[in-house]
Amino acid sequence: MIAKDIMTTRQKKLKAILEELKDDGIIGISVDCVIFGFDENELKVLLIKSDLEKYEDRWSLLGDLVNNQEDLNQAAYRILKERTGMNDVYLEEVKAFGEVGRHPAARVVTIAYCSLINIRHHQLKIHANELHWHKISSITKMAFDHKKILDTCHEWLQKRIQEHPLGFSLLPKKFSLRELQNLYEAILCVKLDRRNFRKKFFSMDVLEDTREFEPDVPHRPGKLYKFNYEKYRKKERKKWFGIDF
Amino acid sequence: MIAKDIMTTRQKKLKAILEELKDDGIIGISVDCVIFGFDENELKVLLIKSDLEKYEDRWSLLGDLVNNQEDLNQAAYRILKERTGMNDVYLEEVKAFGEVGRHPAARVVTIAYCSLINIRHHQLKIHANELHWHKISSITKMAFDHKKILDTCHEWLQKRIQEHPLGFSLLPKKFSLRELQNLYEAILCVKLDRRNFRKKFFSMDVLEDTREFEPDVPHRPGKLYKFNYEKYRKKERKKWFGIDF
DNA sequence: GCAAAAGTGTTGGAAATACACCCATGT
DNA sequence: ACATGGGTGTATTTCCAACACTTTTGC
Repeated sequence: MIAKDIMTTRQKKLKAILEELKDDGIIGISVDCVIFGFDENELKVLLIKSDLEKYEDRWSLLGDLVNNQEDLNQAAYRILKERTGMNDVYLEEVKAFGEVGRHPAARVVTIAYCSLINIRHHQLKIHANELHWHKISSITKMAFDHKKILDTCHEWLQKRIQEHPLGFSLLPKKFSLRELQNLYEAILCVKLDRRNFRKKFFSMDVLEDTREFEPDVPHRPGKLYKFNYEKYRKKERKKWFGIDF
Repeated sequence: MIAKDIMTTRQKKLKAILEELKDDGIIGISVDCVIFGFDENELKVLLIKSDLEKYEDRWSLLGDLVNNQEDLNQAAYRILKERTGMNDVYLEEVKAFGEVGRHPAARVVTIAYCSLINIRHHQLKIHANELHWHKISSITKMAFDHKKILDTCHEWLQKRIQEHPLGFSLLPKKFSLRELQNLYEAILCVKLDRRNFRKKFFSMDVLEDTREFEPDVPHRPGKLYKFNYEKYRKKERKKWFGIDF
């Protein structure tokens, strides 16, 4: 399998670079992508088996060293593209992780990025390293400090999704309100009142009725909506949220 | 002046390191501290003159390359200690800045930290590079991408101060409600209703009456309060803020 | 006694919450 | 006809915003 050979070459190269960094006492810089997806009413994350022997039985985030001639964002998009084949995704920096001992092979500071993609709209390009989706709820140990990074990104997402319309990136273009609510409930780990949830989104006025209905459901089909970005963009955002802690 | 000589040695060393990084095509990693203070009812930030000739007439944040054997946080605390002599300050990571061209001498990724200190409680230790406080409102151009970093940190602070009790780090231990309100107004660039502001903080139940009063004011003195961290810690925080965007 | 800021309550409106019934569809 | 989830309205409460007068102190 070609993909496998590519990865092996990569691995070797990576190992050589890390050794060089260590010998020279230089700090390496990498980007790790926490790629969230939503499927079967669960929040999921894309993971691979770690390259390092030390962590051979652990899962790891998708990361790579940053090239000298690419921005951090570009590195994040590159990693995402290489692994998922996707371009048009939501991606944002979350936090740097730079503890001295976080990488066993060398000193590596990593910038964690959070990305949201629609699982249905993409095909995993490379299945090397057993790339696949994992339920957030069932992940315990991971390689490096990746569990900490994942938890940080999940908390970031919980907060972020309430203040910005990111969630739609995880859904198909057309979705029912039930799907939207399931998404929020899964990410926030709470139960919400259906009527109040609907009221809230309708009053925010960012959804567009497609006049279509859910197909193939064994019950009354729900209306499908689209997120209307223009409406959202035009809204005057209230600047002052109110002190509360 | 000794301080000046120290800095000159430092500068030479820094320059040599940066050249080496550039020659080897290696990415350097630095920490830049945005150190906020509050004085004369204005939000201020601590700046120095840039080391680089290119930016000799511009102001710059306080930064340094990260040592191989120190965490990012440690680097930030070190910089802060070196410049202000302070240890017990609020300090938090805000964001990484890693565009390819952001540093003219080499590729350097920087992690921006935001720090809040009480101007009155510290003496600037080293006055090299014309270290001193600048009003936020009167800063226009800065060295590197430091204006962008400063703006990002200011926005971060505006948001953060409404959700967490950071603001007290900028005030003396004992403060009047007027001072507290001035602080919020200065940071948020808004005018607030005095009665509602008081009601809000009293209802949050995080202030402790010291039974002391402002001294030396040419009008009725206000009560002095302390921030009660224990009360704050014990409060049950509401997890669910409500979707709103 | 006057200037200056401290301190204090009420009210109306908006938003959040809690809650229960009928409806449309597939089987 | 029934099982399943879709869709809707109202009453209650809580929170926020707007607003003005009296009090205390220094001069």
